[in-house]
Amino acid sequence: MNQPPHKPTASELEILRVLWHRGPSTVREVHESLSEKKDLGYTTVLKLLQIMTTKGTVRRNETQRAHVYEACLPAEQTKRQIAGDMLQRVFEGSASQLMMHALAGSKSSPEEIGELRRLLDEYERGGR
Amino acid sequence: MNQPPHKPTASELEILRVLWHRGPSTVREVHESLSEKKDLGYTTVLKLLQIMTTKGTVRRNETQRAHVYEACLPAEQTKRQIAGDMLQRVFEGSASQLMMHALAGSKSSPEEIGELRRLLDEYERGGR
DNA sequence: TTTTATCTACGAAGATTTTCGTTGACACTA
DNA sequence: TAGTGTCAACGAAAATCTTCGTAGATAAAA
Repeated sequence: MNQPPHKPTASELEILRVLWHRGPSTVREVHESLSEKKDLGYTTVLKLLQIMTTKGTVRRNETQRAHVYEACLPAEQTKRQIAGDMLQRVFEGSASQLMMHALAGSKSSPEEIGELRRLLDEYERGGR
Repeated sequence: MNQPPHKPTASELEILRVLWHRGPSTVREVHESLSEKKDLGYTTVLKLLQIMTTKGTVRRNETQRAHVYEACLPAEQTKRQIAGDMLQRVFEGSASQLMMHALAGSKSSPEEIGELRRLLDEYERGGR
């Protein structure tokens, strides 16, 4: 019953980001963390987490009264899935196209560029 | 009244891709093009195009009985917008992170890698 | 032990997306 | 001109997403 990982919605992604940052957290913790940026009701976050639980996006530990939620998949994997999905849907699988547009759409520091170059070396060397 | 470019939904993107490929097209043409991949009713495509018209995503020429639709924005701009949006929402603005995950999520040919490297050179040289 | 605070569960309203069926206008054809 | 296709408009059902309010259970405080 290992259903394919759901692509998180916009709100779900915001919650996932908090969980990735903080690690396992209660609804209250997630809510407080999100509140810094956005104005959301407590029960909204709760409901979201409940939905994500049924979807299998997160799991929870119910031994405490305040359940503790955590993401089922590591950030890396979900991010890869999202990036790969967009690569196909928008750029017909062309990584260079994606990169070109990403670079155009945001200023990248020389360090960023250096890092990217290093990545390419590694990718080429490592084969894969 | 130049409203900010809407982020196209999944279906809207599929239609945009057809328009970008074919150039200005009638509903029938878009529908036939999409039918190769997906099973969609004619009126579904029509409705989508009508909605996109009200959103300002596409415009249409009504001089013919069969209206001719075309994307308002060039593919480049919309793609850049989508890529930039995801860059922020998922990767906190780090292009190298995005690239890393995109590469990991899809096999890229050596040509692709070479192209990417060339892009980096260009980006660095051209400043921008 | 009453009161107060904190939590989950439930349901549901409102918005947005996705998908068509139906209708009436128009045009081509036999 | 009667019949057959093609087209846009309209409305609307179904699905999904987003957001809370309320109720009831449980724990903490007074």
